[in-house]
Amino acid sequence: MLRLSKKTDYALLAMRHLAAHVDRGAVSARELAETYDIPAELLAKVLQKLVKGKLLESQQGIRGGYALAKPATAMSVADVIQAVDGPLMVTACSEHDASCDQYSKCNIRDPLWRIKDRIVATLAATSVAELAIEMAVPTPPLTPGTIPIQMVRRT
Amino acid sequence: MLRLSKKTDYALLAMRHLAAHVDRGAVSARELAETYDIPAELLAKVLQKLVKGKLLESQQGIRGGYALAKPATAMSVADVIQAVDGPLMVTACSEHDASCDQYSKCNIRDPLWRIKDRIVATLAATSVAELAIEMAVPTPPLTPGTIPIQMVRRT
DNA sequence: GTAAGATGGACTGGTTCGGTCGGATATCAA
DNA sequence: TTGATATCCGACCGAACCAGTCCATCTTAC
Repeated sequence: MLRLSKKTDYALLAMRHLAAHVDRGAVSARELAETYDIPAELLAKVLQKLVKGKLLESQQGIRGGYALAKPATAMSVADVIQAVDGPLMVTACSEHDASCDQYSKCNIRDPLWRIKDRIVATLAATSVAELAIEMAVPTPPLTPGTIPIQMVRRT
Repeated sequence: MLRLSKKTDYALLAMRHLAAHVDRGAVSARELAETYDIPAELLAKVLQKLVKGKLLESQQGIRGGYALAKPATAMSVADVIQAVDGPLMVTACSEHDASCDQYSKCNIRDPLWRIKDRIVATLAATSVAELAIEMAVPTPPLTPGTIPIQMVRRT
């Protein structure tokens, strides 16, 4: 539980990639999809949501693609999640919404909201730039048969 | 997104109730279900999981019911979530599991795991006892527009 | 004008989740 | 001993959600 969706995974993957390659102008959805083995149409949808969320800028046309709308340091993981999956909430019932059946009897709302705030703060504390700083990019032409050290690290 | 399941809600509700009424011995699943308007059979399943997770102790028979297995201060929200919904993970791929297709190309594992650890720490920092201490009244009389200090930061 | 790209809606297959049902077992009281 | 009240446990179902696909349109560079 408490898992974030695959779409969010893809979004973070793409955001990190774009942050690590700011120099290379716009990158097409197809190129991103091929790089990370993600269904192209699905990634396209995710990228569109990121555009709507003002995290990416898109360029249509034959040389088009996506690029960061802001410096990577100015965008947090929380921003990405919210752009893709909507406002992140821990409890089913939102802030001051009494539509929940058990509202009047619920005795754990306040502490739970506080926990949510802290989780959001945690996610907001990590910027997209921080995702990009470590471990070299997977794309650079690898010598066939060799595996970069930092990929094996895994344990 | 990042919402915790309804079962977890029920579990926390029940845990808080039992923590607030430690004096009253065992409480039956039916009584809890009626108190909070929860489907009885469903709550029963949740309570059974809490028993398996060593958070509750059950007493069968005509005067049976459930009671805390440990002091409320010794059980965290994280414990409850894990007992009900299994190990909580943020990413789809678990710790040292290379089964993920994109494993070799994934560039966000490490930072994401770090975020997960912080979230878990947050959930582990709140004990069941803390859920029980506050608010007798379900709707605290807040002055509109103001935000209580302890909602912003509470340690 | 055409190809490459973004955009957006509709649809589908699978999985998960909330919820239900039925039955077995355990305990106590009359 | 028997019956009532519990927990326990597995199987089942429908609805919601999600990943993924398909298609149709619009935009732009060449």
